[in-house]
Amino acid sequence: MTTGQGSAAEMPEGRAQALAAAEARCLRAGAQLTELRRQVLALVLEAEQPLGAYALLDKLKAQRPGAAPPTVYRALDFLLEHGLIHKVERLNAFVGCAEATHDHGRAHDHPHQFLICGDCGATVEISDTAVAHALADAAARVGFRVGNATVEVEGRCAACTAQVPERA
Amino acid sequence: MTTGQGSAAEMPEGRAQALAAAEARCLRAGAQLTELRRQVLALVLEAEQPLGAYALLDKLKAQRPGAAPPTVYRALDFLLEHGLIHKVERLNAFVGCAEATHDHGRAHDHPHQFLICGDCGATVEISDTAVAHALADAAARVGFRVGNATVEVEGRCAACTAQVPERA
DNA sequence: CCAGCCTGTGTTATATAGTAACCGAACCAG
DNA sequence: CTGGTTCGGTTACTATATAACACAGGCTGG
Repeated sequence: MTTGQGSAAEMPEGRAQALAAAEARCLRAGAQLTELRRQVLALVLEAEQPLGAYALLDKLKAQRPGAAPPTVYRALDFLLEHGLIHKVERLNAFVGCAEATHDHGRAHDHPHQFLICGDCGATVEISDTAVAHALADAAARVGFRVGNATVEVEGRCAACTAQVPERA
Repeated sequence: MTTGQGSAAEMPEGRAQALAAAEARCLRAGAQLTELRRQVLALVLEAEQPLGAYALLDKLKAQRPGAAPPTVYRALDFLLEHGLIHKVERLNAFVGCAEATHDHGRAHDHPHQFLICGDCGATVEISDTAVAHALADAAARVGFRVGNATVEVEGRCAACTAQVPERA
């Protein structure tokens, strides 16, 4: 699943498309997708796996030798705010938002969940509304108003399940 | 909700009960709930809010002056493995498992979700099977076998919603 | 008995993740 | 050209987590 059945954002042409979509989205939002931010977004999109801030920093240094932690974190904050990337809390790492690839209006605040394969590390984003609804219902039952939800599942992806006969 | 309507695990007598239940569970599992581990568990249970590892370390030092980060982390790892506590990824903090309070057999691996109030910081654990099922279904749809799930919702708790008239 | 192993913990050092605070450049508005 | 605002550079620091080695105690098999 590393590249397999994943979301469209993982295809090579998908990256250019995603960058263009990000551009368009920022324009509409009146936000500035500056060179730095575009570089960081490109690095996140290039990676097939979630990337930590310091891994991004290392890569960024190739283009921007003076880069330091705040450089990356500020760009990441911007990209997160604008729904162009997500943070995977369990990995302290960042991935491109699968929805943002398409310029489908709202990419921002869409429900999303991550499936993280414990074997190969592949992380895929899904956007299941049933999960979101179940969660909202459960929260409402105790009077809790839902804001942002983090849903991350560790397990085994289809490819790894197929490869390893053991059904442990 | 800081102390308010929370789960049973927050009641004073609940802590002793939880410790006893933990003891029993470890006995059955053949695991050693040593003095150190019991101390750390007690500290987690005493707190009404999720506590970071270093906050726990500070408290632990009162009883165990030589304590260092590995001291706490090793105990936390044990407690996590045995389902006696959970980690709240969004807060990098730890809370007692609400299910573990009762000696109801499986406390381990039970579905759980956290509702985190952005206003007052109160964090409550719920155990909603509909959410777990929706998640398992969504994962199965892409051939993913679910292991451990992290579900954490930021939002506003009932008490804070009631206090503040603004419906923002 | 005691050698060897395993588990738990102490201890030191270091790795990784994230932020605070201050500065200056570029831009735009009055 | 002053004064705000946004962006990014720079330094220093805080917070979170782990690696690696040392040692003590309880086993177990010989």
